[in-house]
Amino acid sequence: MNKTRYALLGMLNDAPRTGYMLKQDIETTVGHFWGESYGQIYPILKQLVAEGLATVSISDGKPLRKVYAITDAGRSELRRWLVEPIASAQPSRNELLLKLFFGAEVSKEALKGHLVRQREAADAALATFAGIKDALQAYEQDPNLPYWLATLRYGERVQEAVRGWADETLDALDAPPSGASPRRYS
Amino acid sequence: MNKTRYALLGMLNDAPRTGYMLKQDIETTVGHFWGESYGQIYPILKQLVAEGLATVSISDGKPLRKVYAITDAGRSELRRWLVEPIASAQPSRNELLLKLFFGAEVSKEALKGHLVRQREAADAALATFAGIKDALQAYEQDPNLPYWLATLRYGERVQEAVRGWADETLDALDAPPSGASPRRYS
DNA sequence: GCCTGCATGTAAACGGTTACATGATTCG
DNA sequence: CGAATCATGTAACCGTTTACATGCAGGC
Repeated sequence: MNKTRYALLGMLNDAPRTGYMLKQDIETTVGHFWGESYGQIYPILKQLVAEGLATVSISDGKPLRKVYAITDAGRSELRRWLVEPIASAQPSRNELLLKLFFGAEVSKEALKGHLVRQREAADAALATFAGIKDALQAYEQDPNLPYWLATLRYGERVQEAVRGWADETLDALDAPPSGASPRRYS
Repeated sequence: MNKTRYALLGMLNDAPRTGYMLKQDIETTVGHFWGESYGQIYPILKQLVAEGLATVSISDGKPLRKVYAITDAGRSELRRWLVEPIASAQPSRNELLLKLFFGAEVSKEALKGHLVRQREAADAALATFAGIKDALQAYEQDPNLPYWLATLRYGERVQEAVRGWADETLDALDAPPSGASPRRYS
């Protein structure tokens, strides 16, 4: 039921890593849709070893590094989870939408600020994705590439939708309040 | 910092309600991007009263109902929060994308199953939104309507993006693996 | 010598869900 | 009469983040 373990197993399935490296790699690869903190990583690595899903080997150098590797049992547990249907996620909370929903209580200028910042965030995300896409060309032969690209395209699609929505909503906030436009006497 | 309080204040700002009603109303209005459980609602309502942001009045009927109403202090606290910039959200976890990212480890059929279910969920959400949009026509004069519609359009845009992505990704999974298609000897 | 980055870990606090307990009312 | 719904609340549990503590290595 705990999903952190599968994120770690998935990463270890690609290559053995230390806890520290797992954190970095998670950030740079699945960072736009998944996050883990050390407070989770280290205890769960210990668990995985206890359950026989991973092994540790302490590097005999001075810097003290514990390199974790996936076992066959770990790989089959990973596969089991990968195939298992996804429990319909309860809606994650969206603070922007909540503020907008209650928007009648505050000035339109304040709401526009939220929307502009959201659009900027979407643009920044899209720029990041473009950079990643370029970097991924180096992996042309990697069998993982199609899957990595699919997650990237998800991000692109959603961020484009958000940006379009923000633009549209900014326009709507400027448009005449409702119904007939206030007719000027002529 | 706790956002549940603002969800409750926002709802109470519309009209006084019981804890039970708050739960129902949150589900039916902001349910697609916000959720609250009784375990949060009741204790926090108590807090709000202690802080002077809301008042309770116990209905003198037999069924024991506690009706909460927002105070002026509560309203100004709500406004303060509504205007405050949104802390850049850390990416919420997306289990589907994580499974897809590690997709090379399992069969394409399994992955297609995930995508088909996701597309179905998107379609179902879009159908719900269409229903809500119809129902909202009754609120034509309500000053809240433009904001409610804006949150609805967000849902539509994002779900459409997700559906489009799922279709595209299903196609990609069927397409020849990578590079040149395996040339048949002729 | 100091700062940054590599590296490991823990404890406390937090926010939230789930399950449980209770009881009245209403409708079939 | 029994089931569903209205209604209030608490306790346990869970996953996660944050802050803290430690120490080595390498470059400025």
